Amino acid sequence: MNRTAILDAALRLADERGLAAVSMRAVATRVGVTPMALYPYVGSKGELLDGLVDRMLGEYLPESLMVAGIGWPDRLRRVASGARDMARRHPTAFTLLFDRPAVTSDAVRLVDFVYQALLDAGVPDAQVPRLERLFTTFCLGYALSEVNGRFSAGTVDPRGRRAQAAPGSVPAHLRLAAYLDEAVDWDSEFEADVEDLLALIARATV
Amino acid sequence: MNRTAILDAALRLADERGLAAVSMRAVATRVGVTPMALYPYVGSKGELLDGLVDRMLGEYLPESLMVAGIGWPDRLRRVASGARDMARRHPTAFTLLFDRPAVTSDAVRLVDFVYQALLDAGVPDAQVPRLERLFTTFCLGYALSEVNGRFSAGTVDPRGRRAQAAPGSVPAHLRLAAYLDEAVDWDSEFEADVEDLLALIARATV
DNA sequence: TCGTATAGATCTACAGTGTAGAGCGTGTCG
DNA sequence: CGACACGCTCTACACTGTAGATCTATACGA
Repeated sequence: MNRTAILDAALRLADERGLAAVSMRAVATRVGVTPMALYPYVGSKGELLDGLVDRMLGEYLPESLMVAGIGWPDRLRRVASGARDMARRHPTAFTLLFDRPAVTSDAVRLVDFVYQALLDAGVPDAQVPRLERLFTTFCLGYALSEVNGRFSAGTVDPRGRRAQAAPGSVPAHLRLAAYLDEAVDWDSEFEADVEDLLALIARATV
Repeated sequence: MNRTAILDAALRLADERGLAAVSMRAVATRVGVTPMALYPYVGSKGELLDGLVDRMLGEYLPESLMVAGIGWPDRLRRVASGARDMARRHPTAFTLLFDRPAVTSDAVRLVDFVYQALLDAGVPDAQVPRLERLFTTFCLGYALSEVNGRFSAGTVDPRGRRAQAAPGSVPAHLRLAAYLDEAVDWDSEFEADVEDLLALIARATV
């Protein structure tokens, strides 16, 4: 029994029963041990959750990085869809990525990968860190919104949502009603967003 | 004692002592009442937190919306900086915005405001919902990253962060070292990001 | 004026949380 | 053999959300 075994158990627990179900006691029983036995390995509940971030990053990082000889747009597309895959694999644990800064070496390597793509795109050095944050913030935010259902408010009952507001107070909703009632293909919406951002990056090239 | 008094107390509690300090007992003592007395008004802890989202939206919505006669870029700038102000006013409660979809009438009015700005910009109807989500997702994600410290990893100790990685595994970090060691002005970075997104929106006009 | 109904707040209790601190058993070295 | 150290367990404490029963004060009809 080691640290990664504990993190594995915790992450599987989160995936199966939700992040709220990740209690020290529950993780401990999974590992076959007493709650207090976890502490020398993970420090505290908070550090255990930090550990989950590392685990998740380490999990999808190789798939994104270990591809050589493709252009910077495809590399960034990979990073983007990787974030989304990660959110779907670990829907409830994914929130943790927004919580604390991930200072793991995996996290740094991932950032470096994006830096390199931006440099290859011809982005001036001074702009690279900003555009890295812009790009990854959007990807994480989109994925998080998706798994948390922030986007789906309209999908459930668009008409009800409009009706809730005072009549005439939401004119744009009325005008767009036809589009708002359609089901949204989140995959292709995300792709379109990423393409827009790639164009934005390409235009930052001087 | 009514529902909004309870939500007010809860929000102030979150601002002062953090979201984790918002327990039914703590809120109840603030209101001068017994924990169980809250339930008829807020339903449950979860619904109380949902209520905080509404309160926050209702708080900054007027400032953003009640301005007439300014062009769509300035209106979107207002929405953007409003999100960020909100994050600074309520640093820990802000996370809740990413959790559940806000289906309040305030939330819908805010979305409608952005829809209208995009329509005024000349964005084709079919693209408006997507670009609304793109824009607000980025704004929320940026503000959340900021208050949660996701960005600040490098600010604390950039050299340490680079050193943690195996030498040579983070070439782009080394090349950008000069810029990474500089303190970042988050205000102007956010402004630059928003300007980039406004340009992106302007280009979606056909 | 009295009795009763009703709504609101309270009290008690329960199962669950994170974790401090003491105690226990086993294996390794001198 | 004795002593130590390490890994684990056990117990305990203060805290969480909330179900269920109880109390209390106010309003209303007779």
